[in-house]
Amino acid sequence: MHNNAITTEIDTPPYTQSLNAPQRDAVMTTEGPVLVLAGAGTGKTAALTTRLAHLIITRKAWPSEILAVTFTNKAAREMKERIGQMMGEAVEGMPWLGTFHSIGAKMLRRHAELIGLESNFTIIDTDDQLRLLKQLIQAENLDEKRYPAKQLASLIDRWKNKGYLPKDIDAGESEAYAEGRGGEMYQKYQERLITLNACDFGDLLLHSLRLLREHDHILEQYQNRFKYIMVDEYQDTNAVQYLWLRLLAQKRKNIACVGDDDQSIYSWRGAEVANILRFEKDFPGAKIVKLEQNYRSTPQILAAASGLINANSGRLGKTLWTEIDDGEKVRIIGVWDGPEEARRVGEEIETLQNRGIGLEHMAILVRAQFQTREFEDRFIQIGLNYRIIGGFRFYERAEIRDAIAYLRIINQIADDLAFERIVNTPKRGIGSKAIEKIHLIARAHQCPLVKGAIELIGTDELRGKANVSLTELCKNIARWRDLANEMSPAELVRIVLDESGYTDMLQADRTPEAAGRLENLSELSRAMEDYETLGEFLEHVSLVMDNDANESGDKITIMTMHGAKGLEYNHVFCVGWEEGVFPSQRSLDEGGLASLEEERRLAYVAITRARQKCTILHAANRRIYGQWTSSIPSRFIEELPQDSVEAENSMGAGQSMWRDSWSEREQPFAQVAGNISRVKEHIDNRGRGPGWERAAKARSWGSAAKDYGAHNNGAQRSSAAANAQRRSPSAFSMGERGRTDVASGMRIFHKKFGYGIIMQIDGNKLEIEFEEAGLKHVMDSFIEIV
DNA sequence: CCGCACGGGGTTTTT
DNA sequence: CCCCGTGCGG
Repeated sequence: MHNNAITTEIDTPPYTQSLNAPQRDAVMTTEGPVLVLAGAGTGKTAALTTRLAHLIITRKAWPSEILAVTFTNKAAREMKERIGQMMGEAVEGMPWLGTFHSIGAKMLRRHAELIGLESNFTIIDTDDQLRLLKQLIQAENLDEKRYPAKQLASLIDRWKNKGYLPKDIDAGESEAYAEGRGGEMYQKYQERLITLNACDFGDLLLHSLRLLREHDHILEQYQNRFKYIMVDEYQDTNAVQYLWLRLLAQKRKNIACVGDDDQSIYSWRGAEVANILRFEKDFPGAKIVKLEQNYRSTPQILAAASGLINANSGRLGKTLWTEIDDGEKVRIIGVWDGPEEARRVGEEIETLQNRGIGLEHMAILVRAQFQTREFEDRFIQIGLNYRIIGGFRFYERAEIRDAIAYLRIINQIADDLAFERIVNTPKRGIGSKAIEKIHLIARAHQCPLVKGAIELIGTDELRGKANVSLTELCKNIARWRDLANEMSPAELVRIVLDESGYTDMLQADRTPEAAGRLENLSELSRAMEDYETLGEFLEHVSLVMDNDANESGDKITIMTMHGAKGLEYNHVFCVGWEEGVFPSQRSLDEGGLASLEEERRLAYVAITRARQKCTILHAANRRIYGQWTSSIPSRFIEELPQDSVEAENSMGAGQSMWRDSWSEREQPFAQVAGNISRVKEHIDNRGRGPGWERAAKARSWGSAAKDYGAHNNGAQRSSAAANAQRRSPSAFSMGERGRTDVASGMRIFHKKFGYGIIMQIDGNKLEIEFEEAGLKHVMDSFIEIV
């Protein structure tokens, strides 16, 4: 065994039976600082949850005396579930198991007054943050073009992640925005948030850190309460989180951090790998436990990943091993261009399907979201069910945010951002001029906008319709606030949406999206039934905005490598491994060696997602922002150890726009000869591949566009088993030819947009004048001739 | 207040 | 190339 640490005491409690020696060691070492270095697929969560259970079972601590922090709600939820399973229903929930942010918020609500907030403060999201900053920038007469709000926002986030208060911003830091006015703007922003009784996400951590730093009795209280501290994904902690943990752990020093320096892929959002690298210095005498036995992947996959990550410097160093003794080599496939890549992956998937492997066991990992399109297009054509993870989430949709804004203003009258959002939605004839007047009055009286609006109504500043409708809105808000005490949040939202005219607005809306919006709103109301109070619900939306619609089913998952962290699939396709795409050009340009190493860790994460087979693709040509660009295979491909990979078809690298900057590199792959044979193969394959067969079988609509209802554009765009009809499967550089049974002038039906007339045909894309929806571009596979 | 024309920008993402 | 936000005109 790789670890001989033997635990003597009660030796092996039954619940540790299924663990290996180092895992058990991580569980049984309860006292003092512990760093668990858990490689990919080494049973980290099992160790972590067993450790928690162990603490409780042995009565070392009550559930309420353990602080357990994660980064995502998903991780927190999983941990809760697994502990529940292990311990049965006997143990009450763990109040201090949650994300950094939710725990920060919880602490902050208890002591809000010490920060200058009320305990019902609003948590604003990035959207509100941006709007607020825009206002401040305008108020300062700064040119928003030269000094974009986005830039300021990311600067402020960065400062907050580092634990800097406005007073800590020196001239050098401040220089980063508007000729040295960065610090001043940060200060103003913070002041504004306080008057709004609001926090942004960064504040949840920064303010809680302040609580501990500036109030000894509070620090002491929590230090005493938390007998044991556990942290998941420690490599992802930023400076504030680190400082916060260190303060809390200082007294008892019973802190167990679990992480993997090789999977640190979030430095760009403030995570500091340094935190994990210097754990032993921070906590002298810390015990280090390495989990190295991998239960997920074949030796070939592990060898490839390990070989790759070896190229990084400054690692803590782990060597993954496995007892699995067979498996296939990692396959590397070179293709001509992006469309061919998608076509090729589609064929591979179908081959797997023919072997009886379900789509839910496969995933395509991309570096950037834009790469998903090519696959989406292709899979629609061949009628392959897919699911794209990423993009908009339920709570980010406009109608949901509007509804929530109404609820926010009811919950918290000073929530000016919410008021601004809804004051003229639905349209009430309250335009920018009226809103400006409200602002003026509110500023003069130092009061919330709602109060300013009430003032304004009383004057003759606002005439006619605007006055009437603003009066009505203000009265309504006051009434809704009363109603909130009498009824459940779910009932309240229905009443508010009806009485505000929001429902009417959507019902009057003839665009095809409107129906879906209404549907989403009723789903919101349904979701609210789980909450007793409005405050409770709002806390949920602001902190737990994750994609819980874990809609499974037989679909292949397309997602970013970042999004794949923590997941595993039998078959993984890593696509777009080309210099400039992966590693991304921007990383290479901006971050130097450090960010190249982060990209490499990302590659490591991607490969280690695979259980049985990992396939890596790279294309010789790719269209980026409309420009055809030739590309050379990613350096990461070369870095893979030769004997764990098989390069099935080496494509020529072609001319590269990046060649100059990497001139010291030898061109790694074979040349044009490969291309030519590839081209021939393409032509030979036309109209035959498995893709075509499948498409032909998928003729019937059946389940086809059923996903194109309410949740369209949602977090998980669903594919339709589209009718691909007589189509060539070859995407070879010419674009699609489209189906041949359509012509302009034909009347058609589309599941989402209804009836329409074909105006123009461009390959497989049709321009259609819909009777209800107006002019739209749609894929021909989605229409039915009537 | 809506519709269009123009220009800019276009990794990764959680909370 | 394509999506967006802004700014102007009807």
